[in-house]
Amino acid sequence: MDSSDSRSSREATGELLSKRPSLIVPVKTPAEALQKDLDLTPSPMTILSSILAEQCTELKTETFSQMLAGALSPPIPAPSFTQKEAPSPSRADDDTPSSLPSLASSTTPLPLALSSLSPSSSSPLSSPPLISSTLEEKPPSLPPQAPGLPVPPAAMPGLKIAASGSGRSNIARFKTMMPSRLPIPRSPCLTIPPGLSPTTLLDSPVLLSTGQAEPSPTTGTFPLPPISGPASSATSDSKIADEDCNSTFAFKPITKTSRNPPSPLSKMGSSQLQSQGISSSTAASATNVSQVLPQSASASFWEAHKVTKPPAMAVPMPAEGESEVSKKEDMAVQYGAVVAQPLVIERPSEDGYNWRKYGQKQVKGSEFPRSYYKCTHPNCSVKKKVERSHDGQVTEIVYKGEHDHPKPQSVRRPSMGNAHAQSLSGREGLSMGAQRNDNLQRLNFSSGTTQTSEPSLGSVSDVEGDGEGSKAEDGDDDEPDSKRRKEAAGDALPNIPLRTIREPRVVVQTTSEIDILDDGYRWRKYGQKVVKGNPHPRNGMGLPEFGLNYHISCEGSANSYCAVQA
DNA sequence: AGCCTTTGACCAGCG
DNA sequence: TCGCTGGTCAAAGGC
Ligand SMILES: [Zn+2]
Repeated sequence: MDSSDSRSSREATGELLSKRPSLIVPVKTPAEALQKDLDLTPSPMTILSSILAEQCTELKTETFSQMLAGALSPPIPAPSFTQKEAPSPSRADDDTPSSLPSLASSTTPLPLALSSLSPSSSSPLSSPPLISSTLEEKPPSLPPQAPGLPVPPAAMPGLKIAASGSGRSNIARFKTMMPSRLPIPRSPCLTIPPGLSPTTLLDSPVLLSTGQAEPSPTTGTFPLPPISGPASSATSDSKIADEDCNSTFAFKPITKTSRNPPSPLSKMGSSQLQSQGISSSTAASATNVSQVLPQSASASFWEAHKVTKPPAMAVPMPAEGESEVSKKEDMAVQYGAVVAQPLVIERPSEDGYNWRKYGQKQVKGSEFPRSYYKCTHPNCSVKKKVERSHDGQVTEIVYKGEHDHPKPQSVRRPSMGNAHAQSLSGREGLSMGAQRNDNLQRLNFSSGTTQTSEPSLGSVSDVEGDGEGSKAEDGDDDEPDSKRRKEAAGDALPNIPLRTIREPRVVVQTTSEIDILDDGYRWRKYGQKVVKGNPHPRNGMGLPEFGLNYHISCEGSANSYCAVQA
């Protein structure tokens, strides 16, 4: 329902793209405009802000986001908004164990500016969501620097640290105050036609379009660098992370079809990164995005890295905001999570892993529905909760567990993904894909005919794809796949057929119950549907013990004919 | 044909 | 015990 809504809205946005207005800006490269007052990697937002600031001298102090917000929101007399109203770090300390270093609420202009815009996941302006990572089965007590544990803020110089409590408070504020209601004066320099979202506006040719923009935490196309290996804990040093990110990320015009080969960093996923206790904050820091570092509140079975939407606007926090905040923390505790550290990243779920949504629910106290995802990797029980606004922007992500596998090497759905992703899967991902693909190859002994049909790319996609290719392009990291498929289908290139050696399929006939097959294994039914031309419904099952690499198709006839595919 | 999302139902924990 | 809530399951349909 929500997805359809967001989908429709997205589609509507797409329609608007053709008639998006263009901004008249001085002939000046963003870099030029930026060099003037920025020494950090600018975001399109920042660039535009700087550009507009020059044109609108009277609003020089106003960020573009504020302009946008003003343009979108009705004139509000005597706005009292000030960023100084942001909660003080000391207050946040109250919400966190005293033994932990307090996280300073971020005052980075960009996140604040971003938060003033209407949420849009596909927008480069979208605010970083809240991410939490809850790692399972962690020893009750781990050294602060142990892998997977938050890094003490002290170890990350240059990083803006915000108290988790503060962050939450801001989150609550964000959630309780829609941008349109923010007391931001309407900017005389920029007006947005009704029905046109800032996202669309910023996607105009004047700016770096999302397609042209270099993948970045800001654009949300920047894959978060994971840290591989326990030794990666050393990278918890923000210096290293910053350097890496800085060297990796830069706003550069790129063609939509061109895709930079994933750098070592870009191949790393935020989730993995988070599991290392470093979190995507490293990436965020590189892009001048506010961030909150993980802090281990206490010895816990769980470890949570929570990236939350940055303090949207420094507006007085509604009374209910507090309760909501505390509730969220309670939730984190319930998850066994060490309460999180709001990280400001654009697309936290762009972690390179494949997820299967297994539930969605409207959580009380949360303005947006919460989706439940499970890692599709065999035997991997990592889950995540994603709260997404109605227009698709991720507002909170909570990771639970730790991946026991590297990031997938191929995209999940090459057939639906872009051609580049497919070509990537054909090369990089082929090793992995072929592995699984071979498993999919089979001779149908029952029919005595060899299956000649090429393994569909979709089947290959069944392999845990790294999703780097498609994800880097996805406007919305956490968008439902259906949505992703639709979007990707547009620029998909012809499928490259994969030919692999076929292996015989083992066919087993059994009369036992589906759940208690006589093969000695336990099967989990994951679907049932009527196959065309067959009067009996076919059950799809996988072998959990083998990561569902073994599949069984049973047709519920009296004889319960089942075909086991290995 | 397989895997995905959707979504209502179910379950468990908690006050 | 009951109701509330969050989390999960699983049928159904879609891609
Ligand atoms: Zn996993």
